[in-house]
Amino acid sequence: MASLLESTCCPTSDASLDLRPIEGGAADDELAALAKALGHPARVQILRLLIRKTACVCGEIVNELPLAQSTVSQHLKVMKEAGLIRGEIDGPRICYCVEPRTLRRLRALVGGL
Amino acid sequence: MASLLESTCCPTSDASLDLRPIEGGAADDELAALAKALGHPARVQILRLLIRKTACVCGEIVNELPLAQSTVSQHLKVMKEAGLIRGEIDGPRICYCVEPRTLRRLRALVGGL
DNA sequence: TGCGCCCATCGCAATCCAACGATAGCGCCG
DNA sequence: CGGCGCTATCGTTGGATTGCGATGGGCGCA
Repeated sequence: MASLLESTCCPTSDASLDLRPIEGGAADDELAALAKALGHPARVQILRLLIRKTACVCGEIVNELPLAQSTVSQHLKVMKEAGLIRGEIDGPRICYCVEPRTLRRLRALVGGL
Repeated sequence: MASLLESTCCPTSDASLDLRPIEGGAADDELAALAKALGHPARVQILRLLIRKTACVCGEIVNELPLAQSTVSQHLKVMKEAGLIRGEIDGPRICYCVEPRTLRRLRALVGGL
């Protein structure tokens, strides 16, 4: 049963507002970091894959992309460090999912340009 | 008089719609390229500077940033190649300005995530 | 308990990026 | 016509990225 998965991972997105500023030095650095994390076609593809699947995927990404497993893992690490995605251990496999808050933040920062 | 400047550079933004797709392989590459061009704090700062000034600036950017002139020129080149900004020669100095179409495109791509 | 699967990490090589100083081209002003 | 200010470009250096195979740890299942 997959009901256990949803309980531990990919929690329902909290719609809390983000009060951080849209511009200024800190916002510049934040936007640059997020943009750099997106600045690779494979990472954009991975992010879209995670969004489309809604539910969490794991090594399935390796099958979808023409990249080695270690390379995919590296890209996932970059995006996780940027806060774009989240990865939680779920038994034998790892559950990756999008972090909606960061995605909203990115939209706000880009929209504020 | 500055009226001559506005005539040759920074034309009034054309509000033509962009019919290109928001997702797919080509869109992924496009978003990755635009994000990479933004993936540096100095470039975000420069872009904001150009947006705030509305009118075009040139070497004034060098005075605003703690970077050498050649470095700023390099960043401008990266953003110009990505289509984010435009640079036209205007007598002794060079007139840089934002490319509104690309900015809208970026917002659409990020918003479509 | 031991095997097998899934994934992260290490180590390495190739490539790319960022930053700088130095140099060269190009208008303008005197 | 000769200098001067403004930019782009070149060449270089150090550091970061990207990609891969190989290795190792952790968890479930037999």
